[in-house]
Amino acid sequence: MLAIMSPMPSDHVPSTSAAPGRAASPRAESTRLALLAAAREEFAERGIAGARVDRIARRAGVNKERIYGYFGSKEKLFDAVIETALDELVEVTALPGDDPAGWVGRMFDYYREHPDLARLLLWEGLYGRTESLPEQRRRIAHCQDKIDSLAAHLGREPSHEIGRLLLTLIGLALIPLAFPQLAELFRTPVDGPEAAAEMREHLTAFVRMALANADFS
Amino acid sequence: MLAIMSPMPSDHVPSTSAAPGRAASPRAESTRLALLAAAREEFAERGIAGARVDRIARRAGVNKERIYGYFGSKEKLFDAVIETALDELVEVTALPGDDPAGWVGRMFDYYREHPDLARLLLWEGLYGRTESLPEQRRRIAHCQDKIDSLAAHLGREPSHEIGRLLLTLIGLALIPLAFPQLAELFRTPVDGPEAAAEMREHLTAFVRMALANADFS
DNA sequence: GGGAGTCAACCAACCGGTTGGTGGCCAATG
DNA sequence: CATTGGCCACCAACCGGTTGGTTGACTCCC
Repeated sequence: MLAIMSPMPSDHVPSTSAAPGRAASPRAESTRLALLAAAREEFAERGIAGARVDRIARRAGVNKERIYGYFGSKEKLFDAVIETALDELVEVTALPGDDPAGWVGRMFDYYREHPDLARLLLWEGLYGRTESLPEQRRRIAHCQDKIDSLAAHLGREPSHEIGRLLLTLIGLALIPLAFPQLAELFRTPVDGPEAAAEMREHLTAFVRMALANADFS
Repeated sequence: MLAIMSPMPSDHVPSTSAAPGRAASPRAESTRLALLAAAREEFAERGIAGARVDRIARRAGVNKERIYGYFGSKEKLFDAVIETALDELVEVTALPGDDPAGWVGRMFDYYREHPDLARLLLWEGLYGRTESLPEQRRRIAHCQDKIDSLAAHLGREPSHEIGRLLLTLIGLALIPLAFPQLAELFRTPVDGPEAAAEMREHLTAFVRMALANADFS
């Protein structure tokens, strides 16, 4: 009747700052945040498989071991980064309100100024998570507000169709960042402020026209 | 800056089948193609950093050493895969012709049936190539035909604006594959045939409306 | 014979993860 | 107040396994 000799049943609690037990010391919290920021840069640049834990630690000016002390593993660190990124996404994605086209333009600007966010989204989409993140229900509920806002502006009830429309709108703002090769194929300049301004104008005009006589089932 | 001290100054010529020297034997060509196909699967699933050369060789039923004999390195093998993918892309992307909305729907279907292609595009976009691939000019010229076709349908001259529009249209068809997490956030089902049909209908309707009174500068 | 491919072994570098130990902070103790 | 002692963040060094890449001897078959 040998009990299983697992030395520690993996109670790696302190994955988030909301650790229930003892309040984290300010010093500890600051290094945890430095690690998170450095990991975000590294993961945004190289993805999970391409990221190197040593590099993350060096970037943060922190010992590599702290990563495992705070997060447990490279993948859990990635998940923590993704969670902060998703929170930032749903927070920064204001309500479409009465101007969906302008909203797409603003989202486009934001992604241009913060490519990290878009790249993290792309990496994570390719990575193919199996089970959903904690707090995902809260994020989904938060996004429901945006669906409601868009539906109200269009004078319709919230529905899957409105959700699809919102997905399309956000996707539009992300296209230039996600497919630079396609832009090259179609000789569409993407770098530089004036190229961005033209692309932004194109996207907003496109959305404005699509929603001009919005009658979709 | 992992400059590996390669003893050979990398004159690995036979990267493509169009090796100038001697004609490749049919047997050699078949294993080269098997390697290419296996590499495509592996790279589409895991990206460059996540792919393993041993796995590629095993998948192809070929010895690992052959990869270096034919392609020289993992990265060059990836480039070869990307080149075939880009060729497939520009070939399969028929002219928009007189029905851009239906064309987007067909592209959407194609990407659904061949997720490999879309995933390879995403990986490569994130990878961030510095210099462009060989034969890229030919591909760009080929895409110019599509721009011309779309311009003709709209009764306009080919321009950067038409190129941007084409980029937007192709991007639209790729959104559901590129951003599954956003779809989850907006509760937009993506899997299953009927969900795909609805998404397809949404996209085509969106494009139809956007192009209904197409007057963009 | 000779090109094509296989197989097994090998290598240096590297990667994620672990460990023993150090030093500073702080509360209890005298 | 000074001493003690434990706790905690931190670090340098280390570990076992893996990775991309190479080599050379052997087989197969046109």
